[in-house]
Amino acid sequence: MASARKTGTRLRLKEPENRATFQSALIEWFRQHGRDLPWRRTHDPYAVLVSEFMLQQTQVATVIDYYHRWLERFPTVEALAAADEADVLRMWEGLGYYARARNLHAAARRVRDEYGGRFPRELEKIAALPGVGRYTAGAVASFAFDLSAPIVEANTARVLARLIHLRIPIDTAPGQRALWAAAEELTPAAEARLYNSALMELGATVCRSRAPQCLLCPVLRYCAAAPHDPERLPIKKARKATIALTEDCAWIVHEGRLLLQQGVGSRWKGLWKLPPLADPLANGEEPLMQLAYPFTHYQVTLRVFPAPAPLVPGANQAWCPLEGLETVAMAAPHRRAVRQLNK
DNA sequence: AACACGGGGAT
DNA sequence: ATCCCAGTGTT
Repeated sequence: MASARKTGTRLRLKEPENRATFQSALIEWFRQHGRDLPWRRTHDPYAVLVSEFMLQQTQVATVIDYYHRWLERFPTVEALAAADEADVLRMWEGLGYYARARNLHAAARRVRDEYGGRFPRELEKIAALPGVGRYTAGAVASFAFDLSAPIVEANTARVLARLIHLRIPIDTAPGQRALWAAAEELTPAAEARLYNSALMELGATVCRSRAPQCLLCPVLRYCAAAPHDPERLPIKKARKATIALTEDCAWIVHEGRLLLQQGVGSRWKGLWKLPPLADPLANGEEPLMQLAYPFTHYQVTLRVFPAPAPLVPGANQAWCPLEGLETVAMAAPHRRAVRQLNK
């Protein structure tokens, strides 16, 4: 093994015997260098599911505190299934992508109602849970049950794209097909839990997006990108241009209560926010405050204007006592505005 | 295939 | 500013 590195021999992952040594080298490296993350201390499928939902498009450092608080509040799948959606959203507040919270809640109820509270151990049944796609299904199957299931997410996509020197964009159907095919070929029949953890960990700490640490890589001699410029991979489609827009909302306090409106569409559904102001007060009033927040490819300026109290709250609106504002789930930019104005 | 969906971290 | 992040569901 060491001689291969010294002599610079490139090993082709097309050969099954090389795949076996690749897997072993990766796992051995992980045993020595893998981080101690909270969700790696358990095989409880519910805890794994919680972590995987939270980690969708969300960085590890952001998730850790939420993960601990969540399991303290909803320690079991039964506890979550029995919870109210308002409490679920309140615990998720600030994490974003709130459909994840509603889907996790629905998944818990599905496990309770369809499987008698016993988590399904088949990949197909896991994948059928709401909010569980191909990645999350493979992650739960391998991390909780050590089933041999491939995974492709940000870290492993980058690692695989470099390993096979994939020169097409990974965020296209052909690119995804190639990555999943590679993941399937390389996932071992045994020890998939360790292997999948190791592949992700390699992408997170060594085979990084910027400044990959190829000199520290345990599988460098299998990497087809190594003779080229690994940092140029993976290729992605061009991004959309950022669009600036303005949102105006109302600050209406009456008898110690603030008027709030609940999101009903797809965005911030179930969360509370300041009521939107369609007409930015044609009288040319000054905003009480404004703040900026990014949203996908938009840069939004949120302006808050004082407004008179309505005789009755509109649809999906309610008065919230000023001292009770922290108990309701609120969209993050509105939370910022409310905290500042309530001081 | 394109889009919607949040929010924060890192450079 | 810009890119990125343990993605999924809808159109």
